[in-house]
Order: sequence, then C-alpha cells, then structure tokens
Amino acid sequence: MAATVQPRDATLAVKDSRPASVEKADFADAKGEKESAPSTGTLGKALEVLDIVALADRPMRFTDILQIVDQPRGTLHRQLSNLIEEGLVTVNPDGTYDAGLRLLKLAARAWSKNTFRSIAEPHVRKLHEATGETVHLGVLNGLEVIYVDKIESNQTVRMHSQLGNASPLYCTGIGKAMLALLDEEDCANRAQRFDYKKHTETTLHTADLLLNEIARIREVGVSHDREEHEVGIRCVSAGIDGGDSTTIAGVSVTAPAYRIAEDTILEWENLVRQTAKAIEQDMAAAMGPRSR
Amino acid sequence: MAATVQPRDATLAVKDSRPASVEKADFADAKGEKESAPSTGTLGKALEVLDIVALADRPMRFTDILQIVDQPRGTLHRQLSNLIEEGLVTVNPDGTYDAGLRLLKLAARAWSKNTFRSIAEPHVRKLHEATGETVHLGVLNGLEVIYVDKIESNQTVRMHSQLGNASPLYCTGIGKAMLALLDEEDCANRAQRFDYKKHTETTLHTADLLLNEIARIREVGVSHDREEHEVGIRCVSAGIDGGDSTTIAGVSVTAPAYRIAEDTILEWENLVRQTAKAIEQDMAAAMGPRSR
DNA sequence: AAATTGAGTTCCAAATAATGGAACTTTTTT
DNA sequence: AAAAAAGTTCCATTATTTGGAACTCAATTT
Repeated sequence: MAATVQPRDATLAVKDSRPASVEKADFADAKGEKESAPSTGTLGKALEVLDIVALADRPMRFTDILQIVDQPRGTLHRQLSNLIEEGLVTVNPDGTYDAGLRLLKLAARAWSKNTFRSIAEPHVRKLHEATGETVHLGVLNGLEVIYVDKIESNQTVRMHSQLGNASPLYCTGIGKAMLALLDEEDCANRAQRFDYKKHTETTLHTADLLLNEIARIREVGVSHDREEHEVGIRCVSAGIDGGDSTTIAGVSVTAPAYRIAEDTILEWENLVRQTAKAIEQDMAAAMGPRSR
Repeated sequence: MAATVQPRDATLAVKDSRPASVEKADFADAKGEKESAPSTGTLGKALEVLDIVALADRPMRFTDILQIVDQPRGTLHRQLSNLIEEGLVTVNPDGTYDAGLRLLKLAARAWSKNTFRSIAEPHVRKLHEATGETVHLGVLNGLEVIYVDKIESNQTVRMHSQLGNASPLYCTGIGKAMLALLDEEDCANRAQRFDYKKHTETTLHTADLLLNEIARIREVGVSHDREEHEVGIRCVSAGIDGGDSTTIAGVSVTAPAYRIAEDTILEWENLVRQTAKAIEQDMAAAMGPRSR
C-alpha cells in the first residue's frame, strides 16, 4: 500500500493524509466524512479525544466522551489528563470539557504566518471592493473547505466569527471549484467518500450529480452555489491552484439570492476568475525564487 | 510535590499546568518563560515539536528543528511524520514546515464555543463604544495573556489579525491586572519565572519592580501600561475573576500616548472597572445555575 | 567526473509509555 | 439510607516510542 509518489524535494512523504478522527453513532458532525478512519499512534488517539471535545456542539462530560470513543474508562481518563496538562483542553467547574487556549495561540500563529493567505489577501480585498459583497477564501483540507479569510459585506458582523470554519466540499461553491481542479481519479475518489446530506432542495446529494456538475465546472472554470448549502444564499467561485501541489484553494463572492441579478452573475464570474488567476500568478512568483 | 487543592467537583486534577514547551539557545520566543519545562509523555513531546514549527518566526527546515529539540534524527523524523499525518503540520515544497490547517479548525470552534468570551463580548463592545478606542479581552494562560477578543478603534485594520496572540504578563496592562487577582504566593511565584526583557524604558524588568506595582494595583483595582511594552502605547486595564477558579481574565482600553489626556485616564479607569465588574456578574449568573 | 559532505530516511533491538481490567472513592439518584 | 452512576487510581501486561547506526540521494567540492 501507500504507493505515494516520492517528491524529489527533501520532504517527508505522508502515506495518506486523511484528517483522521473517529465519531460514532449519531455524533456525525459537519465533518462531511462518511466513515471513521482509525487513528494510529498515541498522538492520533489523543487527537481523537481532542476532536470530540473541541468539535462537539454541546458541552461534553466524561461519560459523553466515553460513549463516543471506544476505550476503557481508565485510558480515556489519562488521555484527558494529558490533554489538560498540555493546555489543549480545559475543564469547566461543572465537569464538562472544552478546547484549551493553547489551540488559539497555535492557530493564530499558523494563520498569520500562512504564506498563501497573505499572498491572496490583497486580491481578496480587491474582489470585495469590486463587488461590495462577502468574499471568502478557502483551502482544501481532506473532504472539507477551511475558510482562511473572509471579508463581510456588512462590517457590523464580526469578521473573525467564521475564520477557520469548515464546510463539506460537495455543497459549497469553493468546494466544487476545488474539486474541479483535482485530477479525475482523486476527484472521483473524494466524491465517493462524502457523507451526503440534502441541506436544501438543490443540494447535489449523490456522487453522480456532483461529478456531472464538476465536469461542467471544469469547462467553464467557475462554479456556482445555487442555494445548495443554505436556502437564499448563492455564490460564484473559482478554484486556485497554489502551484506547490499542496495548496488547492478557492475564492468566492456570496450574496442573498434575491439581491443578485442575472447580469451580475456574469460580472462576478469574470471577477472571480480574474482574482483566482491573479493569486495563482503571485503564488508562482513567490514560489519561483527557490525557498528562502 | 504538586500540592494542588483537590477540587470538590468531579473534575480532573491537573498536577501542574505550565504550558510546557522547550526552546533552546537563542530560540527564545515571545513565550515569556525563563526555563524550559520537560514535556512528559508522547503527547508532550509531539507538542514540543509542534510549538517549534508553529511559533517560529522563520520557516523551519528539518535540521533547524533538530537543533532546537534535543532528539535523535530518527525520532524527530517520525514525530514530524505523525504530526503531518494528523494534519497539525504541513510541509512546504521547499522542505520547510508550517502549522497545519487542522489547528485553525480546532481553534475556531474553541473560540466560538468559549462561554467566557461570549458572555464578555457585549460588555467589551460597550466599552469600545464608550471610549472609541481599541479594547482588548485577554485570558490568563501560564505566564502569558492570550487575547480572545479585540475591537479596533480603526476598523480598517483587520480584526482577527491579533486574535489568539499572546504577550508576557509582566509588561501588559491586562497581564498585571490579572496578576493582581492571584493570591500572593501564586503571583510571586510567577513573577520569579518570567524571562524579563526591557521592551522599553519603562518596562518593569525585575520581579521586585513588578511586585511593587502589583501591590499598588491591588489597592486601586486598575492597572496601567505606561508604554511598558511598546513605545507610544498606553493602556488602562482591569482584572476579571471568572468565578470558576479557572478563568482569570482582563479588559483593557488602549491608545497612543499622545492622544490621551490626564482626565481621560480617570474616566477610563472607571469604565474599565465597571466593565470588569459587569462581566464578573454575568459570569457568576451564568455559573450559578449548576451546569447544563 | 569522482569523491565528499550534508540532509533526510529507514530499520530494529532496547527502553519507555500506554493499555485495560478491576478495585476504589465520590457523587447523584431512588 | 441504600443503590446506582460517575469519576479516579493502580499495576502487570502489551504496544509504542526511542535512539543509534546504516542507508539513500542530492548538492558541493576537489
């Protein structure tokens, strides 16, 4: 197994980069993934627990967690102890667990240092100014888009509120645009692995529907979200090939459906396409000068 | 050792909650910590590596990391592999390592679910509206403040840019206000552990100077940053006792020194004190109704 | 062009840490 | 007050991590 192509750069070859995390029963999150992948190693198991604590929608008590991870009480207890000691998890006085502050600190640095995001930022901003609507920048991560930047149309809404949020690929504009950038095999593979949910009437809820649409997107170079994720919300989006074979991303313009006229859509398609191209070029330029 | 008071709630007792991370030689970060604490367990060691990768100021190659962690090549290699497989770290095509997107996702959830932050938010906003200046909300974490909310005076600056950022306690308004909230012993203890740096002329750069100031802050209930961290920046701040013996926090109003008149300071002292009190009350109210 | 160095990767016996079952303590429920 | 549930501790067994050395590959140097 693991017939990964060895990169010629001096670089760690990763066997299989699924985000790895296990949820059981009805604890199906907005992960978009169909089946659990077994977490390997001590780290994996610890992160499995961390995921449960951090991504749960309700506050989790010891027993809640115990029911999700298939582990003996003693083991889980020690794992939580370790996570707490490391500052990745905190305990509330009522005995529930929460994600710890160390995560915030790590993520803040990760975000501010991220070269792709910083290169893309001016273009994202320009797109926002040109359209006056909400603009998203998202990056491919397994079966999800993770939003790494966002400019709201209405500045009164808190900006950072959505940063780092993740959505499934199959029902978002950016997600579909990114899928269209992958090679057929990879794309089809992921299409099989989604845990499809019919969020709205128009959601593409089967692999076939999705792959058809992807084929169309490949031709046009632009994708649409026609209220497929949320009723009343449309978006136009284009994929970005980061050039380093690691970064696949996308930009989008989003707005309430009623506010968008047909010719606006066409205009956005062009703007979004141009923005994506511009980011690709800047990335290439930044990559060219070997390393640093 | 570790004579921690056992909480009577059904709750994990943590022996000693230092953020645990090791930096060597000149790799002294903005961690504020004097000495390295040995990371225990597999998780701790993995996080040590993650810290190095995520918190470094320059892009780190394998060998760079190797020189900081005191480990054999083989071991570090496997640790990095694990981190990558888990999505906590990514490799750039030039062989440097970066913090992975999974951190962003985890942190986003951690942030949005954080009850303290959400309870404090309206008060923070109100304080911003009353003063028209930048307002920070920070939480105590080891020897640092971690900023969990921020409202800029100038909206053109990106809001989220500083979220999750950490600063040493001894040279920030919020930091000193929080220290003043701790019991003498704890406070003195931390004062010894800082890795004092004279950021500016006015920085309190010894434990004695700091403890004197803290004593004064205890009496007044408000702390000041008189350009102690950055030249030209002053702030007024008050500590918040979250009530659950876990959450110690603080709010502050910050502005360029030249813009602040003396009577403004007095006004801010009151506003900041009131805000802190209001947050404490809301927290108590939210805690009272046992759990759920 | 061959040799040397440096950087990263793989392997495996030895050392260490994680496991899981059961017993124990505390809290909550009946 | 008794019983059940929830959380914690302990320790022999088991599995993972460790660290040293050998190996591969690319980049320099001679």
